[in-house]
Amino acid sequence: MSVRHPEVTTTCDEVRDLLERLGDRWSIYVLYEVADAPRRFRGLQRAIPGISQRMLTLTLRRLEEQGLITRTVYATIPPQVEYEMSDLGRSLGTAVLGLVTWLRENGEPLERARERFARAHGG
Amino acid sequence: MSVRHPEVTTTCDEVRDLLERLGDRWSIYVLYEVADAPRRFRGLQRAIPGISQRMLTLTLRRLEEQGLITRTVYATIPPQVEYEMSDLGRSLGTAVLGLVTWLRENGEPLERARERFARAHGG
DNA sequence: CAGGATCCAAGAAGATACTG
DNA sequence: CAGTATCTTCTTGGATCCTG
Repeated sequence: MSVRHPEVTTTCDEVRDLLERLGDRWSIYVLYEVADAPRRFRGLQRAIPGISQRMLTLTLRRLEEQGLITRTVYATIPPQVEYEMSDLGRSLGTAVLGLVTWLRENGEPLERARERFARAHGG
Repeated sequence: MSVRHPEVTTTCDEVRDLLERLGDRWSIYVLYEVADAPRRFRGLQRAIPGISQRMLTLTLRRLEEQGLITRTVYATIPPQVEYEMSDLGRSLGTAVLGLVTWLRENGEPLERARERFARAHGG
């Protein structure tokens, strides 16, 4: 996740930091799965095809670190841990909806740009 | 930039694809620099501390591929190439402003979450 | 069940030298 | 000036084994 410079953080840096965190391999999928109801580790792994145990753990920790999800441990046997989206996470979800809207409205020009580029260069 | 599956692309996949592209090391900085006026290669490299020639080239190509910036070559001596933000890029910029707003409004809770996490674990 | 620890492979990024 | 080519380094992520 690279080095950060809290002392000289500009808006650009902050945005990049956020985009970098959300744009990693699995965060969005985990956030999506956790959005509606509390979820457990196994359930998440089954719901997200291809994610490894390690990456699920890492992704959950990072999201928890940012306060986007909460982690609740129940001292039962067998152990039970629930992950749930926090209010902060939900508000971020709303903000991200702006990007979803943009994608819906611009999927077409985006696709044409890619095709044009592919034709122009050795695509 | 990983494998993509055009056939089974869900909304989640598309959003991740976008976040992944914007969340890389340099894209945001380049977009920021190019936002106001046409810029040239050298100028961009001087304006973005730490970026290498190679990464500037790669980042510019990727942004051009997505149609977010345009590239114009003037057949002069010495050669002159101008990079400029496209309408598509500008509209995306507007969408990203939603995230900037979210950051401004939630920078505080975000910071507290990180500190709490650091204290709870071996920070 | 919910992970922690370790090892390894692939891709991203940096450094450097060279060119039309 | 605006790159390309090549080599090396660093970072992510996957596979596997182990534990409370």
